[in-house]
Amino acid sequence: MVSIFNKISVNNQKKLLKLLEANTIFFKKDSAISSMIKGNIIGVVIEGYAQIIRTDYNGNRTIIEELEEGNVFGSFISSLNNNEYNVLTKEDTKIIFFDYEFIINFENNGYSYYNQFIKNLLEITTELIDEKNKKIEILTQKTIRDKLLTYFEINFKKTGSKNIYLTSSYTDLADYLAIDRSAMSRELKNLKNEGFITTKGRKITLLYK
Amino acid sequence: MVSIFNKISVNNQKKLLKLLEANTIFFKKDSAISSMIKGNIIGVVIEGYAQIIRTDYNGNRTIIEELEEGNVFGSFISSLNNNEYNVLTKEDTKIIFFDYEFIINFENNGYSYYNQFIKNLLEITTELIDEKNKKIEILTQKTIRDKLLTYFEINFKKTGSKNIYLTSSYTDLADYLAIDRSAMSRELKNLKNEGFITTKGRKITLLYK
DNA sequence: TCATTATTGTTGCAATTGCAACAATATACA
DNA sequence: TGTATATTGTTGCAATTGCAACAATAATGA
Repeated sequence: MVSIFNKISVNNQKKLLKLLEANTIFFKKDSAISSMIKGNIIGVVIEGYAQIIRTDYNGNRTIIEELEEGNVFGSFISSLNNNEYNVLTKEDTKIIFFDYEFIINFENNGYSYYNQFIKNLLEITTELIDEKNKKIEILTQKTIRDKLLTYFEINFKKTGSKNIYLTSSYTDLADYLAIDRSAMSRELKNLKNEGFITTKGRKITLLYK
Repeated sequence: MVSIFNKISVNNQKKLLKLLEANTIFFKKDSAISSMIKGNIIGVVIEGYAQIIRTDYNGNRTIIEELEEGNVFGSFISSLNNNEYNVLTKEDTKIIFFDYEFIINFENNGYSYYNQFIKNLLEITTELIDEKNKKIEILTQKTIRDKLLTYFEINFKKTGSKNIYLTSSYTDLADYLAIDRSAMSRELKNLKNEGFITTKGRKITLLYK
């Protein structure tokens, strides 16, 4: 995965952050960083792990995105009425914040590392689109079984392994796939009974690969 | 919406296309342009209208993305097994193709319009992420009613109008929302009966706004 | 214009799902 | 270590949905 600092020397990284008036902030585990999101910002996760979570008017919790090291998120989180978006850290997390407008409207006077930074951002956002497409691939499946199998397929393609280690709980997986937890549990049982998978704690093994 | 040629003079636009070895291709209405998608490409719709369509092993058709003027698509279309992706033109359509790797790895020797182009692409991909998020917002709704209402909400926010004019048919809308057409039809009827909306042909009017 | 094709509306029914409620485990932390 | 908390497993049941089949209407093109 491309880093925002790809092909930029450590020295220039520092200059860049100053030039673009970036803010580096540390968050403790289990803190909400939504308060930081004012205007059009871009956050880059340097260390740690966080989740973008939507809670709708029914109280339904959906994990919109998982943020690992190197991931980028931003105020491209469209917030509709009746919905609340939160970014929650699940570990101690270090994030660099940029002002999107500032970055885009910055008049470059020959800082090659600025151009490289923009290029890196382009690569990262392109990857993010790929992630979003995969998520859409899952969500457009009609049945829970097909959602699970698509999720497995994507994981298998990504890691090349028959084993899937959940980043977090089954509860979270259900929230990520936007399905009812107990219904997912039921379907996982069916998949086990039919010999498609086995599970051991938070490890799922695909038997049909 | 930002164009790939934003802040680039017509003269430099031509130079840019040559520099990046871009191909401009015209497609007739109702043609499949998938054949063009080899390797890691980026396509920019200059004129016309097209749809990215997935057909799964059940024969289910899903409209993944609608491509209007200025929109960008690419091989960030993750293709899993058992699924077929196609880009189909619904009108005569003009598309410029770029080689993504070529663009990214291009060593710039002082062409300022190249930097501007990369910046424009960044803005466009950022917007695309927003679109994807909105689609995910819809798809993560549990009921057909909530999917429709979320779709309405997004449209309303975008246009500021109570009237929604479908770009294409109700059949396509169902395929876009990834729901069964007849079930959607049933739910639209319910929404009408309960006074939430009225419809007249392909115009939907929101009465609760 | 007329005939063919595509879209839309409708409905019964079976399958799937969400929901609720609770038991069984596992995990966290005082 | 023990207790409170979180996660997982399970199930009945009602609600929602997809599917199929067909009629009605609209759009298309020869």
